[in-house]
Amino acid sequence: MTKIWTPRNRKGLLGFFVSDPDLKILKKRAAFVRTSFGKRHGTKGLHLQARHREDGTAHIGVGFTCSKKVGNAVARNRAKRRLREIARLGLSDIAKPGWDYVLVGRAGATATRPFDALQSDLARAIRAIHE
RNA sequence: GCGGAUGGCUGGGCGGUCGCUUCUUUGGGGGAAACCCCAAGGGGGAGGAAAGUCCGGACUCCACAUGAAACGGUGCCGGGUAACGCCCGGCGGGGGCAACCCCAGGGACAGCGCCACAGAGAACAGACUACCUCGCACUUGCGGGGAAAAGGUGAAACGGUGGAGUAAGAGCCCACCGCGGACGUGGCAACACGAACGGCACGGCAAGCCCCACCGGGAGCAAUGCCAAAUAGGGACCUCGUGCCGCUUGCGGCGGAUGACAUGCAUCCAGACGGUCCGGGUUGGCAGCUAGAGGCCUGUUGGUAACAGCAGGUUCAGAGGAAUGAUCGCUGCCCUUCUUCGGAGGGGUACAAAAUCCGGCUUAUAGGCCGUCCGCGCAU
Repeated sequence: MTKIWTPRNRKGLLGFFVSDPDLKILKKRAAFVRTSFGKRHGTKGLHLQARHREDGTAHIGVGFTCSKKVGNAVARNRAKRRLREIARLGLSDIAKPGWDYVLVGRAGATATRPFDALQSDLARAIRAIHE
């Protein structure tokens, strides 16, 4: 098991989850690659990849990816920050313990889609994966 | 007012709610300590290009006596600068009525090479048509000689105009212009102006090679230094009990060679599941890491200016799968639709995000603002 959580980032190097210590950020490339082999579901505003770690730990892992297809650095940053925000606001209520989730940005849509629609995209994708 | 030239600035604003990062204060907790964690309060938190990564430096490590060669770069002159291929001023050439703009702008008597097509001929000239003349034929032609002005080709054809001269002609000669140019004057210089004399010759390309002058050691913050953890396992050196075997359970024994042999002793060799030291990569952490040739403003001194000195004020982010935000409301600007002229609705609001740090260059950019100058028109 790759160590993805050090004492230093308990508060969250990517920036949140003070109130929820069971939510952890994926930082290693290997964790992203492993998750990409799991279940996938696409929506208008984002792609979701998810995988049960099966390592006995109960925390929820979450990562964010925006490839160059999304646009230049400004567009990628904006898409990633909106994904991070919807995860911060709603992920821990609907995700299952022991799973890793990777949210993938889509060109155009992730940055321009109305915020509430993006939030329901995430909820629908998680529901679809756990059916 | 219209058209144009040029220099500079700006890169939406206000307010809720919820967050991130960094510094700091206070309180609490953990630890031997370094320090770490939690909470609350306060402060800071993307750009003019942060971009392209094209130049120049700082810094770090490696290499290193010096020079030369090689390779790469720069290329009118002078100045500025830490430095530059940047900036400022000047010179030369070209464009524009002008403001102003553009130029890889050293050397072609050091040498080699190239000059397509067209054209007779493209480099110490040559003679297609045409010109003059002589001989033969005698009908346009053929052959010899003279000459290089005229035609045509080309980016470029070995000076131009006029006269004199001639069989026809020619710098063969003359005047003016052009060209080369001793020397003189001005200028730090590039260069400019004048010019004895020469006598028409010394074509272009150096962005083909080359020559000359000057500059340059290499790699880069994933540089580099330190710490911790776990581990496959490599190298060097050391050795006699704390190891192994046996049993009588506290005793005995335990590699080889040489010194003739045995024992003791000495020297040498070997030697681990032992000891000490060194090195390798992996993962994580800390440092480097942001205050410096610093930016901006004001005054002042020197300078045409770039810039430099002095004095005062002000201001400066430091992430690391990478913070600097998400969302909602009001509003500015532009376009547009409707209108009861009060307003209401719709759309748009660029380019592009620090990654060790500075100085430049180049490229992208919605909209807006300010200054200076030139030409034309009108008024006075």
